[in-house]
Parts: sequence; C-alpha cells; structure tokens
Amino acid sequence: MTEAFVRPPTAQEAVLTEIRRLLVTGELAPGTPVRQEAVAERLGVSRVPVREALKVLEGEGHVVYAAHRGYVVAELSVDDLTEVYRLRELLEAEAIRVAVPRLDAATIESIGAASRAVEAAGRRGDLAEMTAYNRDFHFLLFDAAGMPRLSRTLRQLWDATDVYRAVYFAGSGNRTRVQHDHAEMVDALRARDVRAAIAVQKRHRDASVEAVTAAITADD
Amino acid sequence: MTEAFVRPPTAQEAVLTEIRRLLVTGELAPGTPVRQEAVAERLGVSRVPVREALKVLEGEGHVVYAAHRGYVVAELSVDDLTEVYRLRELLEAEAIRVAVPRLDAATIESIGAASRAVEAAGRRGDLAEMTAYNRDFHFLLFDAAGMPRLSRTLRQLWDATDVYRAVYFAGSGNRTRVQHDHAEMVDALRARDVRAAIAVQKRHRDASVEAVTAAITADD
DNA sequence: GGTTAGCAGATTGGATCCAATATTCAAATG
DNA sequence: CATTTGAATATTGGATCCAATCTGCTAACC
Repeated sequence: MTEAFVRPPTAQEAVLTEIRRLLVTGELAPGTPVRQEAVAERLGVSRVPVREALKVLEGEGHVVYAAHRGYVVAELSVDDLTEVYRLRELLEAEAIRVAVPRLDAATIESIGAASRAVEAAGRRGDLAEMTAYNRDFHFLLFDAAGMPRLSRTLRQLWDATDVYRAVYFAGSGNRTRVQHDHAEMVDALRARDVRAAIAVQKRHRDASVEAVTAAITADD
Repeated sequence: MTEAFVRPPTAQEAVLTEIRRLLVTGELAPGTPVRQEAVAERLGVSRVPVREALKVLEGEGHVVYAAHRGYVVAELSVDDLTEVYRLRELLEAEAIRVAVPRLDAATIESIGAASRAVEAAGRRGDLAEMTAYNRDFHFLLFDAAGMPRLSRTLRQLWDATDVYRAVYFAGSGNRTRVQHDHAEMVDALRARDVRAAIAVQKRHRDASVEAVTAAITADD
C-alpha cells in the first residue's frame, strides 16, 4: 500500500493546520492581532473558512475574540502557566494510574519507538519533529488509559503551552535530560510500576515548567 | 442606574444561546442531525452565523462534525458519563482545596443566596431556573479558587452532561436531597473545613451520576 | 438475484458582495 | 491647550449565490 495522499477535505481544515503552524513557529506571536484578510490571502482562500478555523482556535484558547474587534493571539502569563501545569499534574497522574495496568507489550514498544524518534530528531536538530515525537511519546501512554475525554482535556492543556515548548528543546542540556527521563519512563512501564511512572512524569514536567517560565519572564 | 439593555452584539452569539437552549430543553435531542438551513430560518438569519456557532459547540463537544456531512447532536454513553464524573471528582477537589481558605464572608453569603434561589425555583417547579442557580451555587465556589483555566475546564465538563441535568431535578426526592446537600456545604464553607466540603461535593455528585445513568440507560 | 454504475435531490463548503461596527485623525469648540 | 465631535478608513459580521460532496434511488450488468 502506497503512502495515502491526503488532501484536506475542507479549506477550514487546511487553514486550521496552517494557523497552528504559524502559532508554534512564532510567526504569529502572542499579542498580535490576526487579520482575517491577510491569512485568507496568504492561503489563497476567502475569509469564510478562516473565520471558522479561528472559532475553533478560540475554543482551544489559542486566540481571544472580541466582537467587531477580531482575534488576537493569546498571551500566557506565568500564573496561567502554573495553572496549566498543576492541572496537568492532576490529570496525567490519573491517566498513568489507569493506563499502566492496561498496557500491552505492543504499546510499550510503540512508546519506546517514539522515544528513539525524539532522539533521532534531536541529533538532526529538528525542533519541530522533536516536539511532535515527544507528544507522541506521552500521549501513546495517556491514550492507553482508554479515557477519551481525559485525553482531550490533556491535549488542550498541552496545546496551551505549545508555543513555548520549542524553547525547552532548544537547550542541549534539556535534550539529554529528556532522553534520560524517557528511558526511565519506559523502564517503569515495563515493570508496570505506577508510582515510579508518576514520579518520572512529575520530574519531567517540573523541569519543563522551570525552563518555560524562564523563557516567558525573559522577554518582558 | 437603569437596567442595561443588552442586544447581542453579533448574530452568532444569539444563535449560540438559542441552540444551547434547544439542547438543554431537549428540542434538539442527542443523535439528531442539525440542519443549518432549518436553524437559520427559525432564527431569521443566514447560515453563516449558524455555522460559526456550531463550530463553537463542536469545540465544546455538544455536537460532532463530519466534513460535508454536517453536525449531529452528541450522544453521551454511560462510559462518557463515568469519565466526566471522574474528571470532575479530581478537578472539583482541587478547586475546593484552593478556594476554601481564600473565601471571604461576602462570597459565602452569595453562595448561600444561590442555594435559596435554587430552593425558591424548586418550589415554583421551574427546572430551567433550578439548574441555572444550581450552577451558580457550585461555580461561585469553584471560581473562588482564582484558577480561570480550572473553572473553564469544569464548565466544559458540566456542559457535557447539562442535557441530562434537568432529569435529576425533576424528581422531588432529589430536590430535597439537593437542598440538604447545599446546606451542608454552606456549613462546611463557614467552618472553612476543606475535607468536609470535598466530602459533601462527592456525595452530591455520586447521587447525581446515579440518577443520570438511570435516565440514560432507560431510553435505550 | 446481487452488485455496481450513474443520475437526481439534498446538504454542506466557499466566494463575493454589502452592512455594521470600530478606529484613527483632523478640525472645531470650550 | 485639552477635549470632543465628526468624517474617512479599516476591519469585521452577515447575506446571497455558486460549487463540491454526499445520499438515495433506479437501472444496467454479471
């Protein structure tokens, strides 16, 4: 079977992925207004699909909306960040508690593969791929809990800080730390050790919140 | 100062509140497709604001969307329900832990007032107002935690089961139980007793999940 | 007879045009 | 000189029209 060619079935979807890309790469920086006309022209579509895509992003909290004034890229305060990570702590612990006893060998293998993919991308210095595979690594585990709404909520929380995630991977010191944490996590999963897995995830997250906080407070 | 006259600044907003009303009253029942043209005609607007409102509702999980096939009112399985209540348990406990020590007398008074409003609406037999004031009662407390993202996530979870909430209030036995629980909660808040408040909330929620589960499984 | 091709009808997706609102800036007024 | 009023411009919100896609049915074919 050849690689399926996926044309987005709708323009809104194409617009959505493109705006997301602009957000994570920082081309649309927090605080800047989003001109519908500009986005539409750039992507060669009309303003209608742009507006629908922006409504989705509004729901996810990536942009804030005011009637007749339009959309602005959301800014994340340190308080917001602290809150996001606290909620992640509560919900990721739950996901791990439920998922670990249910894990099969194949899933653990997939998680290990994602870890190696993060490493490979890191050696190539490809930050975008690193963050993508890192996300795979964690959500393969979370999704294994079989709680779709929990997964969805966690994705929203991860999305909220995605803008700043690349910052974390930029430091090579952080990169080796990530590798180490991921390896520990896979060991804990193989041993079906819930407590250890939660502890690793917490350390992992704490290191990240520290780096991102530094990044946010830096450019004020 | 006279009562401010609030005209919805945009049609999408008006459409949004109207569709929400149709959802909670059950006029748009779970599983039924949402015809854009029908909604638009009913509200005297074009399909454009309807589509944008539906995108918001999609983000909130009230409708599910498939490209070129349109929107369908979301159905809630028992598994979904169990998950929603489990997540509420985790997050409401956090909200109460943070909020209770921060509560001032005025907020506690407002919560008490909301409780009396629920009771009054109950005596009138007005289910819609009961659910509204009940929501006020709980979110006055949750919001007091000063964690906007937590409040938002909790609102999403409450929204997801809103369709079935009226069922719970319909039974007069449940109504007196709610009054009793609310009174106990106010006592716990006055005493600044976090453990008691969390325990009351849990009992309150468990009773609700039982009633709603019964309602869901009934009509299958 | 069961399966598939193809043709209406219905419904959604997108583009264009017009209306409503907000913003900016200059001029008039105290 | 500060304030405010008003017009011009930019931007968003909504309506209408056309295109693309899906659905259900009929008929041809194996």
